[in-house]
Amino acid sequence: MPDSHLSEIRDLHLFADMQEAHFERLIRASYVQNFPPQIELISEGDPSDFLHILVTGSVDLFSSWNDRETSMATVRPISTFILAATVKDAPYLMSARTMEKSRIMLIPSQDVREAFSNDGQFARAIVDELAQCYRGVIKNTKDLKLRTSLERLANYLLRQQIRSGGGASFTLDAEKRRLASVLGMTSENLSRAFKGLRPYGVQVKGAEITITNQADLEGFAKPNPLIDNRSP
Amino acid sequence: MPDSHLSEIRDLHLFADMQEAHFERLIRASYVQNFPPQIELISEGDPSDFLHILVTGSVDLFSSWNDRETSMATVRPISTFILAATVKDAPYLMSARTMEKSRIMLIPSQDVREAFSNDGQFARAIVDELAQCYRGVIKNTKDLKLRTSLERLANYLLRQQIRSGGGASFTLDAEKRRLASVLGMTSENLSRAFKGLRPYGVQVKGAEITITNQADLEGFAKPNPLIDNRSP
DNA sequence: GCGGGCAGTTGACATTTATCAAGTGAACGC
DNA sequence: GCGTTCACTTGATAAATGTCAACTGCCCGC
Repeated sequence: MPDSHLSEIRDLHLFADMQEAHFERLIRASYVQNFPPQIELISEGDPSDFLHILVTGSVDLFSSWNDRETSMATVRPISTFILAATVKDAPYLMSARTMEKSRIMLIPSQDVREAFSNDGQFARAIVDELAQCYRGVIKNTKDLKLRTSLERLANYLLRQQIRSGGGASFTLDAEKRRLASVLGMTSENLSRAFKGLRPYGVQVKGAEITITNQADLEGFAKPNPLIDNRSP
Repeated sequence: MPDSHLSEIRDLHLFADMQEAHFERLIRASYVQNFPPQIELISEGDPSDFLHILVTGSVDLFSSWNDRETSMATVRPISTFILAATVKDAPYLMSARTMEKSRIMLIPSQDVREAFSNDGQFARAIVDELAQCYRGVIKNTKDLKLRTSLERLANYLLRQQIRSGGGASFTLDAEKRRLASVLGMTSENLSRAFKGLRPYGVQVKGAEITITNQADLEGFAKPNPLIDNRSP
């Protein structure tokens, strides 16, 4: 499994403290594959045969019910996804599709479960990762239940601004219709929401956002670390 | 810490496989307390000093933002809550209040973290519990984003029916205004939603629900294991 | 350069949901 | 028993959000 990204994977929080022997064993059992854009990697309900690690590209996690579909999250390199299904040996709750050409490492779930039975450091790291994910979803639920779509968009923009370095101008990293789905609204509504934020100093030109009045926008958005701090 | 419920706590999935010595140490460091109804046990944003275990009674987990409040979940005996904050040593994302007189065991978070560094079985159990919780929240998010309030209520009733043994009649175990908040709507809307389900064979008399036409209700609700199976 | 094709936008309208205000009904205390 | 309280309900109305259809602008291939 020769791969220039191997050391970066090793450095992932999940594997960083794992014993070398265990890590090598996992890697040996795994394989890496390149996928074209718009390929459905996994479908919700399928058994979770592999832990996935996105090495390059991007992946959309989404769910469907009754002919409706919603984007649950975006995975960006380098990180794992569907860890919870893997450790519980339970069916996927979400489907995943590549958004662009993507390189993905697949580790058989069975091997992951074995490794974490034998390696306390690895188990500890999984706990950390799962707790992290859990708290992320809780924050998302609070966002959905406590805020209107306009407020969700405003706070999303502020988060994206920070992720992009904090400057007044930045670029949306998702198609607007995906963004709409992630934020729990229709694309039409997102268009209107962007216009609705104009009075608070938000300028939109394609995927380019410029915040001309930071204070106004923050005053409206009222960002809160217990909802909007998406990393810690 | 003499307590008649100790063996039940020991039997919790979380502690079942833990080494006796470690368990005893946790118990010795912990204490049990009785709380009256409507007491706020923890406030979101506070440091997570204790892992809580609800022994008897019931607890509401809720969150607030900008003068709005929403019920996130109900804790029922015997189970732990705010495990994720404890293992991450991060601030609580939700507040908790007793709904009735409740007996709660408090284990210092520091001791939990130590125990799970030293006890592989315990770490394994925490992974399981966190993965479980994570999947629960994901299901809840799907419910919120993919369904209308009427559909959420219909599926909630079907779940509650199963929890109550599967008979045509059963009792709601929460105040209707809490139920409304859990389902992400106002109480007024919940009242109307109950009326909206009458054509599908749902009769409501106070907290007593009777499903007179199971097939019709299920046809409308379209329950899905990937959203509605709240235990596995 | 022309002509799709497609993401995004806009407008008109329908539906869903929330808000406000008033009412009902059962539980409870004096 | 009577009045108070409180959860819940109901109705009128407003606000938020979704739907449908048409339109715009831009990329891209021929």
